[in-house]
Order: sequence, then C-alpha cells, then structure tokens
Amino acid sequence: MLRRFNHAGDLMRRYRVRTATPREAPLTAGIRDVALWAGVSVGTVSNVLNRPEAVSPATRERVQTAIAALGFVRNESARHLRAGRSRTIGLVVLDIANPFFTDVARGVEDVAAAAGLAVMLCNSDDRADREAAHLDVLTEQRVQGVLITPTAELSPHVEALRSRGTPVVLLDRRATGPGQCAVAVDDALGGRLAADHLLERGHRRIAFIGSSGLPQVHERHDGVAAAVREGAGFEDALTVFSPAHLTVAGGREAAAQIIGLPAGRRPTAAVCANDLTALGVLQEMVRHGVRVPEDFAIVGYDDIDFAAAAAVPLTSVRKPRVELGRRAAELLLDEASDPDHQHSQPVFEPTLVVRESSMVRRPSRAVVSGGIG
Amino acid sequence: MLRRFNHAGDLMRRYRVRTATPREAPLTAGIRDVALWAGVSVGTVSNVLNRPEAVSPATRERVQTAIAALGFVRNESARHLRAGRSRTIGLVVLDIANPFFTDVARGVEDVAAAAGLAVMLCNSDDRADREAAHLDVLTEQRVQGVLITPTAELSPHVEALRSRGTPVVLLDRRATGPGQCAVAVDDALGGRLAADHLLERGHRRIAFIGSSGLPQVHERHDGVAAAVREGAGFEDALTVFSPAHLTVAGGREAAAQIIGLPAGRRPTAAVCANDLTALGVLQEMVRHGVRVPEDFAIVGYDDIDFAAAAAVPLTSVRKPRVELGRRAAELLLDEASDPDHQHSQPVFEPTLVVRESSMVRRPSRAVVSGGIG
DNA sequence: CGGCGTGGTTGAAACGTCTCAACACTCGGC
DNA sequence: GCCGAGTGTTGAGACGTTTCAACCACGCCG
Repeated sequence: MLRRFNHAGDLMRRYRVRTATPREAPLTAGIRDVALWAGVSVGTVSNVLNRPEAVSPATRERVQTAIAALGFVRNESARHLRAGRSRTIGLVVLDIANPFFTDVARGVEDVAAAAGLAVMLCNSDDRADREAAHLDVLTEQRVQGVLITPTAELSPHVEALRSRGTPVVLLDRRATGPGQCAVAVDDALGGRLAADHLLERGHRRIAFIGSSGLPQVHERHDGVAAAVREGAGFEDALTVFSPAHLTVAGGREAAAQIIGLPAGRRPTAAVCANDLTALGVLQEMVRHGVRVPEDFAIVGYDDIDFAAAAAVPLTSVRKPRVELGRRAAELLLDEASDPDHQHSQPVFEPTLVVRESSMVRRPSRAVVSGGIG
Repeated sequence: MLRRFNHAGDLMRRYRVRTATPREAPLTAGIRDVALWAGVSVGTVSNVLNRPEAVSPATRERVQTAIAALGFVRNESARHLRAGRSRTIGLVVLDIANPFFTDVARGVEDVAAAAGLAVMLCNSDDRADREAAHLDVLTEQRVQGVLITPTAELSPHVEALRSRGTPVVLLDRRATGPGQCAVAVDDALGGRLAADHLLERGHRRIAFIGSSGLPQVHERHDGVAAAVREGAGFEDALTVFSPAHLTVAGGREAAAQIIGLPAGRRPTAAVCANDLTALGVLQEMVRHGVRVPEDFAIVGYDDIDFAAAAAVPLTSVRKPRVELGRRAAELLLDEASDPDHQHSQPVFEPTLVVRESSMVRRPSRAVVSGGIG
C-alpha cells in the first residue's frame, strides 16, 4: 500500500535512465509503470484491465487514475504473444475498387468489431503473387483466421495456413471439398431470375453477354439458358455474346454486334454477366438511338451503386453482399473458437431489383414474330 | 555440432508433452524448435533469418532445411514486442466505397510493401466514433505511423497518437499547423482549370454546383469564381446551386433548378463539385431532352472511373490519387525512421481530363447573347 | 481461541523473438 | 609455440503482458 512512486516527474526521470542506450525511446508507459504509480503489483493492474470485478473498488479506481495519468495503452504484441493468437482476422479480396467487395468488407467488419477483433483488409488484385505475399504476412501475424476470395482454386499458401490450424473461409466461392467453410451465391438462380423476368415481359429473343471463363459467369449462363429453354420453348431464343472483358468497353463491343444483326434475328433484351458490361451495352444502345427499355431491355448483375445511377436506371440481380460478409465472418469466428465446429457451406439466394431498363412490356407483335423467327 | 534432435517424430512427441495442459495447441514450431532440429543455437537461427551473410553457408543451409521441414514461420508479435515497434502502418479513410480512396490506398500499399510494411486499412465512414475506435486499435498495435483523412479538424485521438511519438500524416487535407506532414490537392486550381476550359469554349453563363460545407468544395468554388471573374469580366456570369448532398440525387435536383430558369438567364455549362453530382446533372438533362454537350456542357470533379463510363463521357478534374497515397506514405516512413525529419506539406496540382461532355465549342451567338444577358 | 473460507493481492514464470557481449576455432605471421 | 585478427557461434537477458499458485488479512463459526 506504500506508494513509492507517485508523480509523473519520477516516471520521466526513470525513463531518461532506462533509455540511455537506444537513441530515442517513445516514452511509452507500460503496465509496470502503472503499477508503480498506483502502488500496486503488475498482476493487479492486469486484473483491472481484464477482470475489473475481481479488484476492490478503491484499488481499481487508483489504477484507473494511474492509467489515465500516464496515458497507458495496452501493447497488443505482448498481449497476444502471451495469448498465442492475435485478435485480428485477415480478409483478402480480389479487387478493393469493386463496390461489391467493399460491401462484403463492411459486413465482415461489423461482425469482427462486435467480437472485438480487428480486420486486416488485403487486396490481391487478382494476382497470385500478391495473394501469396498477403497470406504470408497474415501468417506471420498469427491471425485468428482468414476470409478469402482466392485467385485460383487451390493455393498452397491457403493449404499451409489450414495445416497450421488457422481457419480459412472461402468468400463468394463454392467449396472445393467438405473440409472447409464457404459462402457462395446461387448464380444459376440469379441467371434464371433475370431471364424469367424478361420472358414474362414478352421477350422471346434474349442475349446473354459474358465470357465464360469464370465458373461464376458460367453458372449464370446456365441459369439463363435453362429458363429460356423452359420459358420460350425453343433453342435459338438465346444468343451468347462473349466480349473479351467484363467491362464497360466489353459491353459496348457486344452491343455493337447486336445492333449489327438483321432486325428479324436481333435479340430484344440482354442479360449481362455484370453491371459494368450492362452499362456499356446501355451506352452503346443510347448512342445508336436504340431506346432503352422500349426497343431493348437490359438486365445487369451485381447491383452496384452505379446501376441505379445510370442514364437509364438498370435492372440488376442483387447478391446479398453485406450479408455474405457477415455470414462468412461468423463462420470464421465459430471455427476459430468452437472446438467442435461443423463446417458449413451456405448458398445465398440473389434477388432481382427491377428498374427502368426493363420496365416495358413487349407488345405481343414482337412475341409472335419472335415465336416464328 | 552434435544433433541431439533430428527428425520430425521427436518434435511431435515433444509437443505432445508440451501441450498437455492447453486443450489443443496449434502445433506451431518456434525458433527454438528449428534450432534443436538443426543442432544449432537459437541465436544462429535468428541470424539466418535476419543477417544470413553472417552465417556460414553450411550452417545456413542446415537451418533453412530445418525451417522448411518444420514449416516454421516467424511470429510477428514476438518479433516486434522485442523491437518495440511493429512493421505495420495504419490508413484511415472516410469511405472505402469511394473509388478515390481505393486508389489512394493502392499508392500507400505500393510504398509500404516496398518497405516491407503491412497496411491496416480502416474505414471511418465519416463517423467520429468509428474513427476513434480504429485509432485506438492502431495505437494498441503500436503501428509505425498513421495516414488519415480525418472526419474533423482536430481529433484528440490523433493528438494522443502524436504525443506518444507516432507520426501522423494528413491525407487530402491541408495541414492545420506547421508541426505535421500533410498531402493535399490545390482545389482552387482545379476549379480554375474547369472554369477556364468552359470559358475558352465560349461559355459565358456558368453554374457551380456544390454545397459549400466542406473546405475542399469551398476552395473549388473560389477557383471557379476567380476564373469566371477574370475571364468573363462581369459578376453574374456565375450562378451557384447548392443541393443538399453531393450525390447523384443532388445533381438531379440542381439540374432541375437550372432547367426551370428562363432561357435568357439559364447557364450553358456547369462545374460540379464532384463526379457523382455531375452524373446526376447529366441524367436529368438527358431525361429532359437537353443535349449534352451541345445544349449544356458539364465538368465533374475527381475523375472517378465511372466518369469515363457515363452515357456521355464526363470531362472531369483529376486528382493524382495514387501519387497522393504514395507521397503520403513516403512522408510517413521518413518521419518514422529519420530522426531529423523535416515536416513537409506538398500540394498536388490537379489536371483536367477533357471528354465528350464539354467537347463542343459554343456558337458565337451564344457568347453575344450571354454577354448582353 | 483455533480453524476455515473468502475476497483481494502478489510475484514469478512463460510466451517467441532479437541483441550483444563473450567465447571458440582457424589461420598466418613471427 | 604464441599472438592477434578474423569468422562463426553461443546463451543469457529483455521486451510487456497474462496467468496462476500462493499468500495475507479478515471475519465467522464452533
């Protein structure tokens, strides 16, 4: 109870001595200094920080005063060196500039913050080398777990992480096996929703615009194709256009091709693999005097913010982005803390957000001519 | 030189024993295990990791084999508990969904990665409480420094960080005093560039669209006003519209007002405080059959990606975003490592990116009528 | 008055790494 | 055969925290 040390001047002096050798120490008070100032042991200070109810009110208050006076802030490194694991999770995304991922990140952060964890947000830029570098850093930091939209199916770095006991949850990807958690979106359903919507509006010649390299896009195409097959009832109702890239430029390219077709074979609507592509299609149509949606209806995919803000607001398939992030983070936290965690691989259902770009019902004339063509 | 310990089985057995008490240890090999396996001391292993040239090739190779065999990965927490500072910097941005910040982040990350540092990207969402929470975490992590676009002029949390010796660099903000680094953009010049461009094309009645709450927007307005005063030579050549928010909706609102004006007093062009606003103006004009740029020219600000992808590609004032991030990170690193660091407050110059939305030269008739009006 | 439980506090050990003074060995030169 | 100068290697601390067995003082019960 004897206070051997009780004002800041002493602390300063003590530090002057202690830091004689290193050129310029940042004068950071540690738990030890707090203990000295408050006249208690370090154990008690630690208790105040971690189990305040176990400390008598008087002592607690004295320690808290000391903490405030010295501007003490816990040292995470020390904390989690001791604990063996850090209070951080990693999130590795393909493209931080894509609004989709920023929303996912928001969901992740909500859950993490609620659990008192920090998130390290990393951008792989769809490059395997950057992804690997980020995973290395995360491993060194001993993160509690990693959420990742991987660049390739199976990265050895991901496997390495798993093999040392760090949970990894795949984001917006189907699991490659049962021994992992993964959150995904039912893209076949998304494609079907978009196609059904157009069929219902009377469209009978529909374009699908999207290169089929990515599994996700492939799934979307299959959904569209199945719906068209059932709904329109004949094969050539669906035409596929595959621009080089799923960008605005790619959309323009595809739209130019569509405009070039003879009127009798020209689709009256398009499902695009992506909103950027849809925006490109929209621009090119408007430029050539094709009215949207009167002459040509467009449905995008992803429902990015700019879809609603386009010259003609875009109908689009929305993935539950924030929810995707939340769920993934929850699975990760469960896997990290629950010893008998069950892997799960939820698949979210997308929804169709109808806006102006597909609002008009096709006059039945078109249906007939489509039916014959 | 005697190898007391040389195959993985021994390690496993040793761990079985060591981890009897904690329920399920992740079986992570430490520097000590590597030393044991390679038959050297821990000091030597550390040397292999940090000063490989100081170790004989034979030993080095043996240690490296051990590292590979055990899958050893350094523990950052321990590393930087010892070092006193971590190999991480913090980046706190206002809105991670804004493409501007993602580009800035890219610049920051380039520089940080080159210096072997990790970046903790935090999103304050323009909320002071979230900003404070993030800064607390960064403080606990003992980051080497923080780059921040602050929500308010002077946050006590920022000051606390500075007072404990952590460098803080302001991003896209003017410094509030000489004792700090800050990277900013000359927004008055940006406004002037936009206005001069329009004046040069023959416009004599110009609108500025932007609420004047933010200092940045205010600066832009002043630049526009000065240019118009000098170039057009009379006062009412500039009309200011202040929508509630700098969003697409805000732009529409302002455009509706403009369209409502009698033709004789209606501006023929607008400088918008922001690309989102400009996109809104564009949409509303197109919707009312006002041709852009023939009847009305538009210049945006920020040059976000969607500016180029708009229905009519948007002329915009571009800030050197990636460069902004790079420079800020460089200043931070210098402040963190150079003991006699000089604070600096560079101001970047924006450039005008001319696209279709302002491409047409105003017929001289308009100039005359404008001159009289 | 002795024994016992209880609420509060203590101090040392441990986490995994880096640093640094000290030591060992080798090789030339004398 | 001894010395000195390298060149490699070692092992003990230290970093700041948490944990935990041990301890202390106190009041209560019998």
